[in-house]
Amino acid sequence: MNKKVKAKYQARANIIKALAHPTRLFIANKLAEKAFCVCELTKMVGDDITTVSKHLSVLKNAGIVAVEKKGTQVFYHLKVPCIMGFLSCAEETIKSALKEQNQLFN
Amino acid sequence: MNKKVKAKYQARANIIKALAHPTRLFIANKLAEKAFCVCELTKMVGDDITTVSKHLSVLKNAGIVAVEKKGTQVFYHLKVPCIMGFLSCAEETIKSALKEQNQLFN
DNA sequence: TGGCTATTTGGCATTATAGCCAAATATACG
DNA sequence: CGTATATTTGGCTATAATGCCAAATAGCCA
Repeated sequence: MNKKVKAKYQARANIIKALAHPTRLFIANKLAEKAFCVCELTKMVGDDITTVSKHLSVLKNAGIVAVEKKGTQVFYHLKVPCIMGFLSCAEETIKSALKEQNQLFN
Repeated sequence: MNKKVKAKYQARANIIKALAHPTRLFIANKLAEKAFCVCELTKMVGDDITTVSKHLSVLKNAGIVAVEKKGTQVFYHLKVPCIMGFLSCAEETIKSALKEQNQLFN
């Protein structure tokens, strides 16, 4: 990999890395439905609000979500809808692995 | 997130995490074309062969690639083709971010 | 202003990941 | 069997990610 190619895959990996966490994947999935404020997402996730805020920051820096302020609240929404394809592909991968495991018993 | 939901997103995140590395993304991209042995991939990547082998191990454990031995060589191939959607989506995200930056100058 | 709620940031301990070297394993072939 | 090639594994250090607490910031309202 020369520098140019490496930079290309580094940039793409950074975006994927932003989604490579259960909480962030969950959040992205929720935001695909509609915008939510940090407090609502915090309730759904069940972690400390500072943890959720940092996860949102990771998604924002990756360009996956964007914010809109409303008073004291900050609403996040999904910016790139194709993100949800990640979930369905991950699911397909899991099913593929399970299918293979089942074949061992046939 | 209750335990069941958390486990679900954890499993999906594990698959995405396996792709969240420039070298592994590069390898997955190559394997989408055709199967390659470790030595060939090592040349293309340019890292130590043990490093490449471990990256392949990560992809294998995630169920993304599978192996076929031929003599002393081990050929890896992509098992789940939808993986390539990750790349195009990442690209779209990057373009979306660049587009936004350009608008700042208009 | 002062208090209130929502959110972000700094800092820190814990844990996970990356990449190299050395050594082990597997397979072919003389 | 002994050697050569291909690959994997163990181990180690350096670096990054995670998640909480405490503190700072931002915007509303009395």
